[in-house]
Amino acid sequence: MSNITIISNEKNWMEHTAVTQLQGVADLPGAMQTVGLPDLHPGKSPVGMAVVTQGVIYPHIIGGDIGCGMGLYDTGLDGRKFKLERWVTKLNNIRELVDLPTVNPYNEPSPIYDLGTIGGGNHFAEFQVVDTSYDHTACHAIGLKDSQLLLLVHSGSRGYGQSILKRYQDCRGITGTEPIKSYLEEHDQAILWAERNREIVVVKLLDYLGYTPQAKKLIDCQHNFMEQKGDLYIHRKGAVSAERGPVVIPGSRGALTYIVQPAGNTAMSAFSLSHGAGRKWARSLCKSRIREKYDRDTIRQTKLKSRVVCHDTDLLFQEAPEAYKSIDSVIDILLQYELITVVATLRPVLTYKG
DNA sequence: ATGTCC
Repeated sequence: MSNITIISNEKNWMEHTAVTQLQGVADLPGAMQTVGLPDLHPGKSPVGMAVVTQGVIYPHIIGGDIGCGMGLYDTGLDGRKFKLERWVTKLNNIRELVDLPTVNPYNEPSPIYDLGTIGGGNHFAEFQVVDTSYDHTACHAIGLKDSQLLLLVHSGSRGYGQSILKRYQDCRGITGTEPIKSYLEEHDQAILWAERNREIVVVKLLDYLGYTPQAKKLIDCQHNFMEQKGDLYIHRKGAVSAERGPVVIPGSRGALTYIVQPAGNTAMSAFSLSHGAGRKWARSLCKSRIREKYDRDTIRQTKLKSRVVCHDTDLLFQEAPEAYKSIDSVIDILLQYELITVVATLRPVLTYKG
């Protein structure tokens, strides 16, 4: 049994099921260090965690959406000239990004079925602006500026990653140099295409909205992936690396997104950080709990005066801000454990969901 | 999470 660290405090609600699931991961043969981050919540395998194994890998911990992550882009447009109503109308006219023409700029054919789409669930594309800058030097280094319009895309490899997992999940734990190498090669392809897909979403969206895309990638960080370090393997499920520069930690669509810089204490968190606010309510419970609070239109607006374009009203209830923990408490805990410093906060202006 | 059941 490996040692377990749960990074939390008294104010942070954590579901018992998630802790039990984390214990189950820690009990797997070869598990050396198991970490629950503040956004830990139950899943098929627990989400918001990292586990370091020796000599063995567990693809089911990473799950099917290999390479899922956050791509933050500078659109090259001025946030002050942003015409909210016009863009809401235009985006309402398309069913999904699959309706828009897709150009694959790469030599290889795409293994992702609907290249340039974001998928469902908690995936989104969100226009944002800088709300508050806390570290001007770091903002400058990243390329974050006041008044610029940003686009944050949350998506992954989806069906493609799932098809990879399907071929490896029967083995509850893969050992041996060649079998591990085989999974990692396919895994790396899923990582590559998930990142390419996020960029193509950005290009398609800006093109459709009438702008010659000159988008520039500022940060791209994945939160479902495996990292090899010699004979050690860091599995991250709903957790980002703390060793690859600044990180995007989004809140719910009704909350700020944080840009953070990893700090010096991350050995205790298996060099990992939270990937978001973390789900608080099961999807199946959301609609009955907040049905009375909203109508068709008000569920498409947020406290921060931002707007949401999505044709699936049930999904909007499942992904409502109430269904998520407070991002501020997640950030407070990461600060308390000296895992991060805060660089800036971003404010959503328009969220697009599939 | 899921061309939302191979």
